[in-house]
Amino acid sequence: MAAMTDIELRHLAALAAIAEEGSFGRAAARLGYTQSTVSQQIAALERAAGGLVFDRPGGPRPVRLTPLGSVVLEHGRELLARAGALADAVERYHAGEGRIDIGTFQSVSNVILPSVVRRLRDEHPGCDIRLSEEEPDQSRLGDLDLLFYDGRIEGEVERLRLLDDPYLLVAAVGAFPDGPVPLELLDGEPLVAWPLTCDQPWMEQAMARGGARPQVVFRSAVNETLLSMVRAGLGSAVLPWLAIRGSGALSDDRLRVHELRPALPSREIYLHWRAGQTQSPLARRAVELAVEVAAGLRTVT
Amino acid sequence: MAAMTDIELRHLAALAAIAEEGSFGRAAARLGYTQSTVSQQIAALERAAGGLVFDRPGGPRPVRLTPLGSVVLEHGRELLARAGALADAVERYHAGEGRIDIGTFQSVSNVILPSVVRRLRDEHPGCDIRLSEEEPDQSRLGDLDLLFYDGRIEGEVERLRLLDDPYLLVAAVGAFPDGPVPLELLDGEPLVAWPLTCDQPWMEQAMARGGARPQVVFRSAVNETLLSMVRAGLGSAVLPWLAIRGSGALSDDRLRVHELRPALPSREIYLHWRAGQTQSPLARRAVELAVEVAAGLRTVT
DNA sequence: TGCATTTATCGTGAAAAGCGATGATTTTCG
DNA sequence: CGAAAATCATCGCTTTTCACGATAAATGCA
Repeated sequence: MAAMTDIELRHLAALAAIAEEGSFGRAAARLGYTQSTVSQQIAALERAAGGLVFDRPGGPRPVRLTPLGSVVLEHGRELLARAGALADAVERYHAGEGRIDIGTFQSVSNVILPSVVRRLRDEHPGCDIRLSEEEPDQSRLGDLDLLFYDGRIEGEVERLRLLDDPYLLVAAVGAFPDGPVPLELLDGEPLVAWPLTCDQPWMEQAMARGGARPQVVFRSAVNETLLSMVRAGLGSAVLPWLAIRGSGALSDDRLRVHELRPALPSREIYLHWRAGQTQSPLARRAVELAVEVAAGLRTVT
Repeated sequence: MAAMTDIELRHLAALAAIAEEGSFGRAAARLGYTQSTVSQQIAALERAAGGLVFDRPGGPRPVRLTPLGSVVLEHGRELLARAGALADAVERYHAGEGRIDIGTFQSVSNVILPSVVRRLRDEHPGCDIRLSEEEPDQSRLGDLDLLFYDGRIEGEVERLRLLDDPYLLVAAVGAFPDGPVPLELLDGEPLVAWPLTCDQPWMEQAMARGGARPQVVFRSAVNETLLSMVRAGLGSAVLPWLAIRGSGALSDDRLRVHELRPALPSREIYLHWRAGQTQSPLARRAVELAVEVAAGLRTVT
């Protein structure tokens, strides 16, 4: 008797075709084999199954499944259906369907990803896009296919610099004269800011190096909360342009956005993926779209 | 790209083993192949799938599934499970499990089949026995594996004579003197009898040929009903011994069972199956058991 | 830079697949 | 009852595939 791995799908296909056609010869024609080949395929199947799967009455009468043949065919149809599903799934995969896991963070979620996701779903209606804002400071890809991060992930990764995201000052209207604001004007001023994650410590050090040691009076990761505080006069905010754009501050009459002189070093937005990891067509397309969307944003700046 | 029938279960097994072991070589050892063989199996799978299924980092690092490999493996595990189920089912089939469809009729259902079913279920707890008393006059096997019938089915069938079932007279106690009853004594007597199906017309003709033309005052297929009428004095009944035994008439003080002189030709109980149809082990065993049970009944007579 | 570990590749022999032709068996029809 | 038709099995043959062993190539580690 045979182990399960000795079963050949081709033989099961022959079994099913013969059962439907009632004849080895007609089944062979349907499958593109000769009659003798199909006969040998069934012989092999019967060797594996340990008994006859068809009663052959001889002459023009149709062959009939034996009880053993019915058992084999019942499961065989399942197998063939699964094999067909596999082939379909592979085909869909190459057509760009399938699943993609993307790690992201707030600014990218708000400004870049909506366009990427929309275009990806337009191109591939069946695709399964999963986003995750978890553990943005873990500097780990985990099982993600792609990871947006405002900095460089260490480890065996490849990365692509999508965008240089300059830091700008958001202040209540009238707090500063319109136009660029000298950096040193912020020294000692009250500031609301992000918690000390991601690029934030680096930015604050850069301010200090530029002679501006503002007083951070409130920290929150929620941009809307920070801007409410700015509007309320608690202080100003130094935020990346992407975050400002994503929070709707640009169209708020009570707020003004100023460039800083000299400009702080921009926050850099990178797209990471595991080095040496073959990307799915869907992931490759997502990278392309992210680059396009980021380029589009750059020209708007 | 390959059609679904070009997928080889062996390749999927290799895929799964490698995914679990993290290494071609260890998977090969587990599967009983050499490393080079497994390498070629995966190469063939990748040819069929149209892309790499593993990223091979080289050196001592484990290989990792590509997105395509994940798609293939996900379905591949299903396929392997189904293939295993097929192998199990075939094994169970040979061990005598599985399904059996048996056609029967009242007397056999009452007297022979209970013992056969009980012993079959004792020997094969997982077996699926289906009985059917439908269309007893259709003289067709349909999809039945075995058919009990009190007569010979015509067509392409094989048959086995299980039992000669003699006709006996059942009368109210005192209606006839104890012991054999001369057949001609029944001429003109009131009789309750079965409808004119199965062997019944044949039996009544035999009575007529023996000089007994009784008056049939009631027909019913239900033995209990007939015997109630006998007890009520409506008339006597000429029934096969098997039916009498199955109806409990032998232990009823108000009834007497008499032989007839000369005896009517016995009803013959046959077990039929389709000619040339390979029988399942379960069906073969059922035939053996039916023969044994019938032989046991014969000695009791 | 070597060494160990891993996969890929090459050559070889054995096995299997598939084909065409032929044979055996059964039904059908005159 | 015999010839014809239809069907599956079998044989010989060629091509392809499978599995192996040995070796090459690539990578990480000390």
